[in-house]
Amino acid sequence: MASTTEENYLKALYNLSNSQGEVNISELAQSLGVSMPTANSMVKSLQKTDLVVYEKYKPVTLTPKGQKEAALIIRKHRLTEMFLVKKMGFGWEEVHEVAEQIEHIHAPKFFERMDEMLGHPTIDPHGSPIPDNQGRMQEFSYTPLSSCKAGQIVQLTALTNSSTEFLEFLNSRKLSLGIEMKILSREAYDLSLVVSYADHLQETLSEKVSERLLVRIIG
Amino acid sequence: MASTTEENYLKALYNLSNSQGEVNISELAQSLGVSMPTANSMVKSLQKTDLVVYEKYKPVTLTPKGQKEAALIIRKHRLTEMFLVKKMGFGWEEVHEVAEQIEHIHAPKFFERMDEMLGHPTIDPHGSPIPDNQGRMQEFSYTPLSSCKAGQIVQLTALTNSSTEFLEFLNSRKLSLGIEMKILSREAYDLSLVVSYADHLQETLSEKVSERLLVRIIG
DNA sequence: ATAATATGTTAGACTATTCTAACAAATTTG
DNA sequence: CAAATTTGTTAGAATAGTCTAACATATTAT
Repeated sequence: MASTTEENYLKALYNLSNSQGEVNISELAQSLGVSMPTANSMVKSLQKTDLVVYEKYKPVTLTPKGQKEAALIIRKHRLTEMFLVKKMGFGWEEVHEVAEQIEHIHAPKFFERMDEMLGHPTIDPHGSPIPDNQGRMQEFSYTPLSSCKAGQIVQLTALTNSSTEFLEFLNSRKLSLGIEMKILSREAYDLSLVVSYADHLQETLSEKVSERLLVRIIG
Repeated sequence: MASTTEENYLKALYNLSNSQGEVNISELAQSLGVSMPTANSMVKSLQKTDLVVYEKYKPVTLTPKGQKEAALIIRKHRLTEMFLVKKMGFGWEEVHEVAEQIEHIHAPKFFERMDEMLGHPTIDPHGSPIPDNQGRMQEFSYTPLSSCKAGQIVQLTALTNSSTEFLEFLNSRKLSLGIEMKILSREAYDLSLVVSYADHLQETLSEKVSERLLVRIIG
């Protein structure tokens, strides 16, 4: 059984994997807030339990076994977030830290019950997909709002960043998942967008914000 | 902030404290399943953070600070057990292991919400008192069923042991908290008791069982 | 009260996870 | 393409928590 530390490495590797499933030691170290030698030595030890493939000076890759373990931890994280929001009255901006701890609990029934009580959800409160109990994660192909054109009508479906600060910003603008918005114009200078939604008739969103908002184009 | 390991030592010390609040190193070690030198060295380190008082070859004592920390961990454990039973459909025999992990989660709001959703319970599913959020635990003075007399009518209010095996035994006899039972007779030879309750008109309980059942005498 | 037993301590070692300093390889750039 | 920069590795050390073996103190029982 992987330790909490190992689980965190697996999760980071899963999230950092590029299209070829590769992760550099430096990215891994940075993402976990540890030094490169630390990441390096942990990667070597994950290799001994067949969770990653690794060769000196090459990027790291998760094995299928490592991918599955990682996805199952992410499943526990996202189920927990959903449970906290839907069943315990937490705001979507408050759940990350708690879920970060609860994802390491070893108690299959606990998460199965959450799953049942939530009606087997497929996305978490931030629109991210919840892997199934075999560790399979469905791929969504959402568009960043930043690459939409003036005149389009879109529905906010997910976020690429779920930091507390960003979520609090969205709260302050009454932006939540499911909301439909119309793109009124784009400022060529700074790529900010002017949009309207609900009772916000004219709201300006910086590029930094709009590239973190994932949408489905509905018109 | 105390580590998970330290929290487990505090909890054990709290539970093992005798009337003078003292615990021997050997008991502590045994209770945690570690060697005596391990317990000894941890006690020394707990002393550095003012959680225990300790002198060579003397028993260990929790400081008021240590007592409060311990009680607050026990509070999280028992709130969790109650939540699992009342809100997530767990049986009272399945909650201990999970609660043992969740008690170490650092997330005040998580436990406050449990507490609210449960209506500020004062006992857990096994009848043990839940310390308040200041770490104060109320004392109940229940009687072990084993020291009751034939003819008495009692209500089952708590257990002195909550092992899965014992709880499963109680389940098999349909014994649950709140049940009223009449003591029909006591066997002088092995101190077993014959009792009746609900639709069990004549059930024999060994001394081993009856001394683990705490009751309130109601007639 | 002394021997036998139980309890507690010290010393030294091991694993997991982390670090810094120094060095090596790979990549980028003028 | 060679120099500069970035990235990765090795070596060595630190801390937390654990162990066993050996020794010391306390307690119990004759």
